[in-house]
Amino acid sequence: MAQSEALTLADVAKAAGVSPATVSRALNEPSLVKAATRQRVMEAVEELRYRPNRMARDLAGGRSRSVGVIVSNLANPFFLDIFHSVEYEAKRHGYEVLVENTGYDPRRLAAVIDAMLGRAPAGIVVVVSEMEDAMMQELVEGEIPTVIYDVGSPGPNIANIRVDEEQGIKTVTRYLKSLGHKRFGFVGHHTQYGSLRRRREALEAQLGKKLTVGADVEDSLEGGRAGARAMLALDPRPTAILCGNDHIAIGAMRELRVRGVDVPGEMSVVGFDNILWAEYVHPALTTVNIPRPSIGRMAMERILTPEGTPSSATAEEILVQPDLVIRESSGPPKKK
Amino acid sequence: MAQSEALTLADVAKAAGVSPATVSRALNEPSLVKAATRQRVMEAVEELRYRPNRMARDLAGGRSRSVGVIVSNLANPFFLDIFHSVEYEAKRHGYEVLVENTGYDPRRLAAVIDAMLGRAPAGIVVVVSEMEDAMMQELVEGEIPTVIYDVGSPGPNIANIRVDEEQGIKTVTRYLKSLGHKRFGFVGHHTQYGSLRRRREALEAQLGKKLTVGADVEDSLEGGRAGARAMLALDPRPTAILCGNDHIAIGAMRELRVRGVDVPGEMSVVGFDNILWAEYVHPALTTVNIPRPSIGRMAMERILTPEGTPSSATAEEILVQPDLVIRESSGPPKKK
DNA sequence: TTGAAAGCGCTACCAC
DNA sequence: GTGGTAGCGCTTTCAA
Repeated sequence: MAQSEALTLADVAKAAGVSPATVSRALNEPSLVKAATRQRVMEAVEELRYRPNRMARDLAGGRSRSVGVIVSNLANPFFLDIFHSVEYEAKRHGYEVLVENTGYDPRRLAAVIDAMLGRAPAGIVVVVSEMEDAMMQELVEGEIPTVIYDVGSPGPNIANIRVDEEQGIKTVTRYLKSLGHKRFGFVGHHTQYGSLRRRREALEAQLGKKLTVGADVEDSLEGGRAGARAMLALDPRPTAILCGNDHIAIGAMRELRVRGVDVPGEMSVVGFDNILWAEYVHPALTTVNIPRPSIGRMAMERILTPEGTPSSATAEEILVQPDLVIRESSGPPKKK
Repeated sequence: MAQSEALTLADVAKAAGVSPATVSRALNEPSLVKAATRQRVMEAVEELRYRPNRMARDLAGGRSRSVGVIVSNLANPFFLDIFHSVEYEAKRHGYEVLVENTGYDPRRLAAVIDAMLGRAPAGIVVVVSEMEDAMMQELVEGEIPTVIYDVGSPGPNIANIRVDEEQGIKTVTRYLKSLGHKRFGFVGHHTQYGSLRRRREALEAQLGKKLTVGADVEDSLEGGRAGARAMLALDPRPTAILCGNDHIAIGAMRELRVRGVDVPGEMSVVGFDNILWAEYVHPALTTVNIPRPSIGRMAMERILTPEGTPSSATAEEILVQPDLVIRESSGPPKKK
């Protein structure tokens, strides 16, 4: 029964005995069409199994009912959560979501931004570390409502959601010190950029000379293992290591396990983000929670109400507060 | 510097002193344009920071340079790997990827298939469990090269990649029996559908009465915990539990840990898929490897060479062989 | 409430 | 090699 050529609005119109315009209205703005007519149109749509052509619809409408999400690394569940939270909100409002992954590659980010802009989405949510000025500029010129997470400063059509990293770090270090820790290590990825840079700097500010900044590793489980190896090679060894995120922390814990280093007995490990997996590994990971669901919600709100803004020149910054979640991977250092 | 209205081909054409057609060619088929002309066009493109409009391009071209990927649950790293492997291959060939998540909801799957078809992608890769006949039919009628994973039978424009679940299951059960296990439990999700159904059935065939089929849980870490609780409630308890996938197995192991049940001493746990995380949890998970990278590769191959098929009526089926990966979560049952 | 028709920005065919 | 131009399938004034 497969038809050789895809059906168009015109086919439906003919079948229903109305004009294409009416079919379009029946489909998009039913209130503009008399009930009886709408009925006939809908029947024809069913009968013919008509499926509107998105490309044409978006082009003619000038807009596209979708929002773009750009993240650095979907394999890190943190980014996946961001995607899901945006998706959830977007769907509620009848939008589709287009995701793109950059793999922390600035060139790929630039390409992806171009591609997104070329699709003219209703909005763009950018959660990456590798943002550079030129790209911000491009986003500004793109004139599409954009929400960026924790990078750079807001611009005309750009809102910034920022996590109070400093506060988060302060809470962890205070906690760790209260446990009696004196030597700290840090394992992060891309610590020159964005939020990881801020986490590192906040840590340095808190701990001063007591912090040994470890190797800059990949944002992967394997990266975490590499980071842990670097920490283990230190003399004296830190008694607590802070990881740039949970993804890395979980990798680090595996390495410690394999090397026979007891966590938290010989070494405490804390992460950042509070991804779901943090509760499921052993020992369960102590971490700093970042509320992803509200990030998605706020991002979509900001995208769907650009008119809500008194003046688009208002540079908006939304601050999110993280909170400490204590589990099993941290404890007092064991004297030996 | 932001321009109020987006630039069009015509603007570039004017700036470069050529026709729109030439600009289009310079951009898409450079070999058709004299080097000098191309040069001028490119300069104009740079100068004006022109970005082609995808919607228009796709519409005019009749095709869209993208492939759709539909999966059941991106939070399960198995599906994410599938996505990544398709994405990798797609990018290599200059295609973009559109992902959609169904959350195992058949209605959502139907909606997503419609949406995909409406975008007229170059191909569609469907990796879900909840496929139903009506949807297969829709896909067939969609007349877009489609590759489905482990569900239903191939059709005209539809290829099927099937994992030899039976073989995988046979290998695990043989291994477990050789260890001395006599009582087995099974924890799966959506075991009425697709590959999970086949895994369960293969298991039942292998083990007969020795298998206790546990509750059908969610495909989530929490689902795994629930499944483990169900197993623990059994009397006599199984000494080995087979999980429908690693995602669930990892959740199950957490529950066992919390309940103080030693793995593998008191209970062996094995998964299916061999997701990366399986190596990073403790104890590292014994599982059955499914080669995702080759699945993505084969899917894209099939999509990009529909002409390669002698007749599109050839129902194609590709069989993938899984293999056992023994790690730490399985061992001989401890006598007590 | 409905229809006619002018585009949306680009591609691709047909001339030159 | 390059330009002119007719659509791609839909939305959206403008009239009726």
